[in-house]
Amino acid sequence: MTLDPIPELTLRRLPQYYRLLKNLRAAGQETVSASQLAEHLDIHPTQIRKDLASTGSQGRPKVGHRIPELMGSIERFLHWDNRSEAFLVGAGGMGAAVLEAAGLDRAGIRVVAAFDANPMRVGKKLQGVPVMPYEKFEDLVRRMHVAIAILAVPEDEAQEAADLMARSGIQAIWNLSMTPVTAPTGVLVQNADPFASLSVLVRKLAESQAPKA
Amino acid sequence: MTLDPIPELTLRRLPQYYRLLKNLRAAGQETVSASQLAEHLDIHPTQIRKDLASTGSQGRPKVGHRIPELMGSIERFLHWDNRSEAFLVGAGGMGAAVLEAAGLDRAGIRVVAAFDANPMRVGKKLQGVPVMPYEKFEDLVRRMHVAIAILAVPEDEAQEAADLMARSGIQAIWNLSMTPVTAPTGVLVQNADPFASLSVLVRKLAESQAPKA
DNA sequence: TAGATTGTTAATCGATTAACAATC
DNA sequence: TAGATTGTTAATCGATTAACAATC
Repeated sequence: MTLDPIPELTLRRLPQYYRLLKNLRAAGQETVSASQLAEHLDIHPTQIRKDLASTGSQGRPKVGHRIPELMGSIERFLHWDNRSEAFLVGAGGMGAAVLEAAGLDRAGIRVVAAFDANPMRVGKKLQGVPVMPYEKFEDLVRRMHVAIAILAVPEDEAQEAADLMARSGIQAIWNLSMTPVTAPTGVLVQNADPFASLSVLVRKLAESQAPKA
Repeated sequence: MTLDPIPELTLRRLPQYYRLLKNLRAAGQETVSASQLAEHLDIHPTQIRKDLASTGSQGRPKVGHRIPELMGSIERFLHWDNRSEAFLVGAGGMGAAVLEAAGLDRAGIRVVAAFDANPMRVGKKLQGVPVMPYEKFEDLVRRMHVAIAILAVPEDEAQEAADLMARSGIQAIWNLSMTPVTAPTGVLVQNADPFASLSVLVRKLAESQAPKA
């Protein structure tokens, strides 16, 4: 089975649908139409039909999609049902925030160990996850065949941490730090890059405040 | 003066150029060509020329752009020279991480106060910024004419915090929490939405691991 | 049946890339 | 001058939206 590459924008919209579906289900709703989703999310209904079609979910004319089945399709399509183990690098505030969030669990990611350069943090637990020293990282990656690492260190240590990850055999880096990092070919990197969205915001604010011609 | 709306993708690429320019400048380089930037960033040179042109920077044939001037153009274009004040809501780990990062200062954002629902945190300082109770938020927004708020609370409190911001007259919300929030028309919201990038990563990893046909 | 909603094919739109004349 | 690099116009590509036949 080969997986077709899917537009990244579709991959980013699907979790939005999922979150909304969860709310609708909680509100007791059983089915939903593309137009209904469209209204809530301000996305074109045809766009939503295409996105949903790519997950393999099938709706019924006049009824729409059954919410639980649709959620299942999205989970499978995004491989949220994969249940993979991950390491967290950086046991500070950012690391704690991501462990607290529901998204990790939903995406099927289980963080089994955290690592930190600061000896004060080593030996403690963060949200129930043991914190270990950097020295143990590579060995554990190889012994446990962990493919995913979450990068949550301060920005001046980010690239260094990414290098350690790549060197240790990590296959995919999710970079939550405030600055993008790079890794050698073969290692997937996804930079959350929060400051990119700040640039957009600052510019949009200026546009909205500029006196109109 | 009216500002043309600029493609969001351009706005997201410009900070990348800026970071690279900073490194090149630190390495003693004085000018740079679009092709050079392109090589480092794996972006098409013509794309870079267009992006740079939209900032108003002018390069010279055979030479390229002078790095300091180019950096200045990007700063002005992104309104990083605006020097605006902002409030931080959520004085936990996420809030601390963003205050530590260089990006805020670079974007001209100065966080003058933080707010937290937890009385344990109120009265302390976070990276030199005083932490106050939620009750003071609205009054201070109006008195100080603060337009930008940074949302850095745990995900289950995010929407509530966004509502408070909108109600208090905040014009632009930069949402760093792990879940997107919404706000009434007229209030700009930019969700960093880190989990969107996780979805992309998990899917790409699955694609790369799937046996080829 | 009538009509709402689906999924798909075609048209449009916007962003990226190619081609090229201008110029330092 | 020759050639590298610019900025811009035209071509391509991909994503979004419109149109519509199928169907519950």
